Amino acid sequence: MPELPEVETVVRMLRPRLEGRMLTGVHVGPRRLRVPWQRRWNARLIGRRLAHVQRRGKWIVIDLALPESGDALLVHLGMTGRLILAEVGAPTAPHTHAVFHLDDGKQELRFLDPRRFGLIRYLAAPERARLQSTAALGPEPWQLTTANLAAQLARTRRCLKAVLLDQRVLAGVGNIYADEALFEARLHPGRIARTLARQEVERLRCAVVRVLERAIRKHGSTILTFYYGDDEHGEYQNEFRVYGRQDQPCRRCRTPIAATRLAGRSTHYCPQCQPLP
DNA sequence: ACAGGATCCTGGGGGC
DNA sequence: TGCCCCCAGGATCCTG
Repeated sequence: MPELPEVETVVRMLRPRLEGRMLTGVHVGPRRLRVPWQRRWNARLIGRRLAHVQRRGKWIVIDLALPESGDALLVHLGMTGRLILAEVGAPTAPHTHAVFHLDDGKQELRFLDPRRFGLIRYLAAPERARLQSTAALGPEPWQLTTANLAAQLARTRRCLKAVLLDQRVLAGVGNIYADEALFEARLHPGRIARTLARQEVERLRCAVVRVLERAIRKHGSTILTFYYGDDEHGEYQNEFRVYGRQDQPCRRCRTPIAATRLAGRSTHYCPQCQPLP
């Protein structure tokens, strides 16, 4: 469930604590991960300084400093992944798959993921560069122009929900914020993308940005397992307009929120505020 | 070519 | 109370 706001929250927590630190050791557990850890990555990582902690869509990119450069440690939180700083010697929580020792000797970076939908891997410079470009992963929502979005919507018969979830269109939106953004834009999630008028495209683009910014200010949403820091959790789940609010009154018009399934995902909307033309 | 579906995984919740 | 089944979801691969 970590989407852009949750990942951004984690990155902002880690950045001041990790940047400038050196990796002094790597320990990866025996459980098989989605991308199996390769032993040769250890040599690529140990002795390297962490230059920048960044977010790209839902990906956490920890860039490595000289002597090589352009390579990185890449993390995706999947559904239940957590990247935390723990005191050295603190009890290891269940489902801890990787531990990175740091040169300050006080804290270590741990990757936990009960459901193992997440991913942690070393990323060589060419792949790191590709992740930065918009070739494989679409632009950050703030970089997306109305013209770009309009062009992408015009060339597909998919519904809006499916398009918003497509990371090649724009990076970082997942199931929760897709529903919330469509409510904000007053657009039905089942609307066929290519039928949008120009002003509706602009409304959608603004709504995505506005919802994400609001969620970042609230440190994301915590449902079951999202935490940043030790046990600090997001507060945006209290602001949901539609997600998870099936049969509850719309906060705008009191009409019961509807739930359906689109693009293989649970989808929530207000039938009154988000009508199909 | 494009769109939709299956797949991975496990804790938690609902139902009986 | 206890057990079982099903559900949640991002990215990727597969099928029609």
